[in-house]
Amino acid sequence: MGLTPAELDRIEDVVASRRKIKRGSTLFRNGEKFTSLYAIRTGFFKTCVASEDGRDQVTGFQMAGEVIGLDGIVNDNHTCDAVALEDAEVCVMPFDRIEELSREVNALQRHVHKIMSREIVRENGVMLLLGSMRAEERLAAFLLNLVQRLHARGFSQSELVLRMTREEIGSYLGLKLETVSRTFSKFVEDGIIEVKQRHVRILGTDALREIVNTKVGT
Amino acid sequence: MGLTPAELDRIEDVVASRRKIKRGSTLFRNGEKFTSLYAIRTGFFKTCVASEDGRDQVTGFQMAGEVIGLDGIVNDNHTCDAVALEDAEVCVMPFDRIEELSREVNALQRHVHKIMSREIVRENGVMLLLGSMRAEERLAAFLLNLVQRLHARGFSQSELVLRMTREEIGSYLGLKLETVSRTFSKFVEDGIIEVKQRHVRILGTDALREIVNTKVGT
DNA sequence: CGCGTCATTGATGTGCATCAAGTGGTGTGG
DNA sequence: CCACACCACTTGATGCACATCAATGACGCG
Repeated sequence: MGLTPAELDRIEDVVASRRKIKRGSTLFRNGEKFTSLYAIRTGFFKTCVASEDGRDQVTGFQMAGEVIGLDGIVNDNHTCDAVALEDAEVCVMPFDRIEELSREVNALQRHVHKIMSREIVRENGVMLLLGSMRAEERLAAFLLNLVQRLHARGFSQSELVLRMTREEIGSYLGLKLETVSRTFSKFVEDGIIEVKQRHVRILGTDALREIVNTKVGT
Repeated sequence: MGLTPAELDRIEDVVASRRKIKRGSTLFRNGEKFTSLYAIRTGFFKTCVASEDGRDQVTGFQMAGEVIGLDGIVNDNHTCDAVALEDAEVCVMPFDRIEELSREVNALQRHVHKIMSREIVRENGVMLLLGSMRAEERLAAFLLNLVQRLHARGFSQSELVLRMTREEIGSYLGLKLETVSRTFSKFVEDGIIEVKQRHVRILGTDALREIVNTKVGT
């Protein structure tokens, strides 16, 4: 995500090892000691937080090129779970090594700062979504975001395969799975998308954008 | 906020100047060039993001000792507004100076990383709140969080003055101002708090905690 | 082939939004 | 110093978006 080849070379120096994670298992868990950030090479993750009473919330979906584990820095402990939604491989980047190297390599330092800032801005966007959007807007925004990120990785602008369940989408969007399902159906009726299982084809990108940007109420 | 005196000394070196902000005016705005982070010396801020169609969302409230502006790093532009809710003073910390100094001073580097990570974790918590909590839980969590931060600054554990309107609280919590008001009234009826205008006295901290941690539905 | 998981769809319920009216505190200008 | 206007807030009545409950259908895997 925004890595030039030159930067990638730099990053290589902070990679201690690689690690494979099977679909369904966790890369790290809430409460575990924080040691490293992880750059996703292949595969797809979700991160989720939980409250005491068992409620949980998907806080993000991450794909190749993205970095996870930033939550662990502040208290040297992870505060969320990272679960592989498909078989995955990550680069393990010990954080003390990152700090060490980024003192020497300005580009790396800058890169680390930008990654963290990007995550903050992303979460701001999610807060806007959760705090003020209606179900259709949330799902439209979600689909547009996913397809845009996939497109940046060389995939289609209009077709995607969801790696997560309706329930996980719902958790991320602050909706119940039934509402997610119904909203998909609504979009299909309206001819905006085609859905076959987890395969989604976007027919009306503009229509989706309009849904996101059109406030209904006050 | 977690600053030891020694660390504060360090931080002094990155402060270029001070700036006063009148109540109601902005420290920075969405779209403005990013140059500096700001450490709040006195006063109280809100940060908010807006979508094209004019909806906006308060993404946080910040008080003395906290740092704002992190959103600007990733694209060299601020992506939210920071508005003073009371007359305030901040330390201006040019970001290139921060980067420069944090290459030399490990403690500063670490400190910057922790501040950013803390913000990410905080936002994770807000996402959990917005995505899965009910009105009473949201407000209870909000009050507990505020009073805890104030207590850490030497204020009362049980009394606080809200610097923001009901509408701003509502925006932050994903509720309408009427709902915020009603929920306050409910807490008063239940003898959990006393409210006189923006003065709030917490009578039942435990009761509030229970509200937050008690899931009702499924 | 049968079972478990995930998804769809319908019927009903409810928490919060919306709409609306009124109160109280504050500041301002006559 | 008071009258008025304005704003933040409270409270009530009603409506609606989404949750909940429930039944059924479609894959995919051992």
